[in-house]
Amino acid sequence: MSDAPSLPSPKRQAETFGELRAAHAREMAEDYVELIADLIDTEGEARAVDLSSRFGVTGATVTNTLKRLERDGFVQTRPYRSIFLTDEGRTLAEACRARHRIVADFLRALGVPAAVAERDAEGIEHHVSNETLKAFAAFTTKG
Amino acid sequence: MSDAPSLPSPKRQAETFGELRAAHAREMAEDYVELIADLIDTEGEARAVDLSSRFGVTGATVTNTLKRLERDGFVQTRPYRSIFLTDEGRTLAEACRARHRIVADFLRALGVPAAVAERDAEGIEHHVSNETLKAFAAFTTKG
DNA sequence: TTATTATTTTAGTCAAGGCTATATTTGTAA
DNA sequence: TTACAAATATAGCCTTGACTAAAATAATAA
Repeated sequence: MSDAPSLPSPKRQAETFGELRAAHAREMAEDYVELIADLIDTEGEARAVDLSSRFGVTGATVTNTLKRLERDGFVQTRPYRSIFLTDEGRTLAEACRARHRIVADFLRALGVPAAVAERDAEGIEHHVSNETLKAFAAFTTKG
Repeated sequence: MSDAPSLPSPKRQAETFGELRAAHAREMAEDYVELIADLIDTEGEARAVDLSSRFGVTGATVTNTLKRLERDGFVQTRPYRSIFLTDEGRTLAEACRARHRIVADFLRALGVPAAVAERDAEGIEHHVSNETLKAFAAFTTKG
């Protein structure tokens, strides 16, 4: 037990944690555009009230977040109207959905119950490199 | 292409995102106690300057974070002295290390290069349910 | 058309987690 | 022992992402 695991170099470790912080900073945008795209496809439009109920936050929080997403070029909003994705937002949403599907399918293929797979995928998808994503996809198809 | 994926219920989705926010709130504590435990084991003690260089943040940020961790009962500090884990902190660190090892070993077993596995594990470990963790461990051992 | 209800926005608050600049303290070398 | 360098702490600032309460707008029912 606990015999001195040799640590990565400070530099490499700092890069890892820096990338981790960057991933966190992207998460909100990714979750929002993904859900907005889903709502547009299933409901015909994305309303703030639906984002609010599905994220489990207040309407005020949604308004604030959308303001940041609009500032960053992912969505287009008009007061009291429904929400639209910009081209950039749509592109990001598609990439996120593809990644989400790969992660969730992989977890199910591994034997994780579907409901749990969906839940875990929501957290894992933002932290999976392209290499790992490729390994996930390969496992799912080739069994 | 984009034929209306049926969404989870708002209630279930809100639970998922709520749990995700809770996981984020735990991450900082988990990363800190894990690294503090590693430093104590490899260097004999954990100094703020090492946390600073390995997390890639300033000393001031480390001081602030340690204040929160002390408030929450994970570490014990004294001005200008090195950092100690409480029993609670040590317990959390052990659990995190075990989980980290399972995730990283699993990714390598899947064929992900070791360096990438380590990096991805750092992000993924905070978002893996017990069910998924069990599936990871089973795959690694049974191949 | 008007009144009511639902939705969205605004205003103001708070904690987390980052920063810089500036003390302060500790440890070490002269 | 004293001066200097390294480490730590403090003070003050910023953004993000959450909240409540209240105002404004839109949609609907009477």
